[in-house]
Amino acid sequence: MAKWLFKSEPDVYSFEQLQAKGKAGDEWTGIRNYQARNNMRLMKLGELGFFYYSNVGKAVMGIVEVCKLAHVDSTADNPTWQCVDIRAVAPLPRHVTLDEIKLDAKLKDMVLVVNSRLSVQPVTEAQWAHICKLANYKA
DNA sequence: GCCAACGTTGGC
DNA sequence: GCCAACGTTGGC
Repeated sequence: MAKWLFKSEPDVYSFEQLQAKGKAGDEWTGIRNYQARNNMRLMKLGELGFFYYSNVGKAVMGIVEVCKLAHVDSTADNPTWQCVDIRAVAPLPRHVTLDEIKLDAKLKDMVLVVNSRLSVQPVTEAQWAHICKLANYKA
């Protein structure tokens, strides 16, 4: 199963907001970038992702799970834009900051570092495991 | 608040 | 189909 990373600015959509949606989760709307959309189309039910705060915070905050496959984004005026639904799984016991990620040799190839503008991106198993470890997170 | 990097648009 | 101009994102 693939791993992912979803970016959000905390004042636009916070991890707490997603947690408040409970098991039903919420539509990850507003993505207007083909690469990001294509990544969401590849997602399967039950796949996990990190929830990352961009701009303000700049840290991996929690774990999320895909709970609905890609479908037309209800906020889009054009059906080319699609999104998945995700739900919060758990907050990370310790947040992993962008600074840490950039300094860590095992994480310096993350898309987050290499292509910081991509808002929905893949994470490798090795990167996933390493960040979970840094975050003191046990699945 | 600035600006670099990237993506998109539109004229040719 | 190229590329200049423009808009947006996100780190600093």
